[in-house]
Amino acid sequence: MSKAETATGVKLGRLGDYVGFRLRRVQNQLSRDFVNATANRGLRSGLFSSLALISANPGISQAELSREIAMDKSVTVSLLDDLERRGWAARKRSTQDRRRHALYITPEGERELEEIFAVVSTTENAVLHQLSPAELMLLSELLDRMYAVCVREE
Amino acid sequence: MSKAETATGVKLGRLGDYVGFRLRRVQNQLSRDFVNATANRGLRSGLFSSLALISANPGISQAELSREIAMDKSVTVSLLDDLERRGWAARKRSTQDRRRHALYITPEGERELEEIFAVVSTTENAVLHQLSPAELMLLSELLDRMYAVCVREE
DNA sequence: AAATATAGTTGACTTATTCAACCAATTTGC
DNA sequence: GCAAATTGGTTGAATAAGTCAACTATATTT
Repeated sequence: MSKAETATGVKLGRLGDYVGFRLRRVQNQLSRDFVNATANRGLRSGLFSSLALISANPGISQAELSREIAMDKSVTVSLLDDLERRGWAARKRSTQDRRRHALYITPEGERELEEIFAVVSTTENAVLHQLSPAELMLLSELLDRMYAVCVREE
Repeated sequence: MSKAETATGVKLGRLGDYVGFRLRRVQNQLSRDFVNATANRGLRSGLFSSLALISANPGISQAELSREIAMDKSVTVSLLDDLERRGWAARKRSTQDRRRHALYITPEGERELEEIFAVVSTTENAVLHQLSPAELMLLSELLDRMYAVCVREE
């Protein structure tokens, strides 16, 4: 059994037996770090990952994007409005299927993305340099295996 | 390099290089599972973990609880109002320090907590049985090491 | 005893999340 | 080929979450 007490002397009790709890703790902290590190840019939640996915999948549709990051499609609309306003991404009406918007990142968006990735790397490394490269790979693999089940079950 | 493409054919691109991203994915899914599985009880966010921590730390104060789950103390107030209304927890004015509320779980709360833990176990196991016991322990250990750094840095 | 700090509460404000309704374009089933 | 159903995108309303400053009461510090 792993340590059931925190730095402040508060006991975790049975909560400490759940991986989900540990996962959430770490993730919350990483996410707070991210928000702090990028506060000056005023990035709303989901904006960074949307931009990254558009960059990696030029021409992706809003529906696909929504599915991938599990956002309601209405959120995607306003996120895209935001990205277009900033000049970081653009919607182009698809010629094959005229319902769809094909999404593209702009050069400015690409530059911005580059900078944000650099910031994320820095904050992540602050936590991850605790782990050896082998452990890091293992961690990723375990998380992927867990995620694969989640998705399959839907 | 691990797989950079998802089930739907969407590429993760550089996003796939970040452990934080994988962590978030899995955590989001687990958290959705939890919400679905407990939807009938109408548990607001933070209520379950608060109750569990009160159970593990009888007499804990609201401030300590707030710190432990990184909630604003005003949120803790309304969470406690909720828990008292349900009859799952009670505030008692501390006699040593009359500013503090010492928090206690009630027998009903304990029963409810038991049930919720059972539900959580079920949903978590659906994902975790993918991992061997050894891998599970390793995962917990890695997460704890990551979390330890987060906390130390504050 | 005055100044400072901590515990809890309240209310205002901002941001996220969820949901239903709607239009336009496409696909499916006769 | 046409009606019905589905999908992609948009809008707006409703609810929930998260953040913050102000305030009371009690403790602690000096």
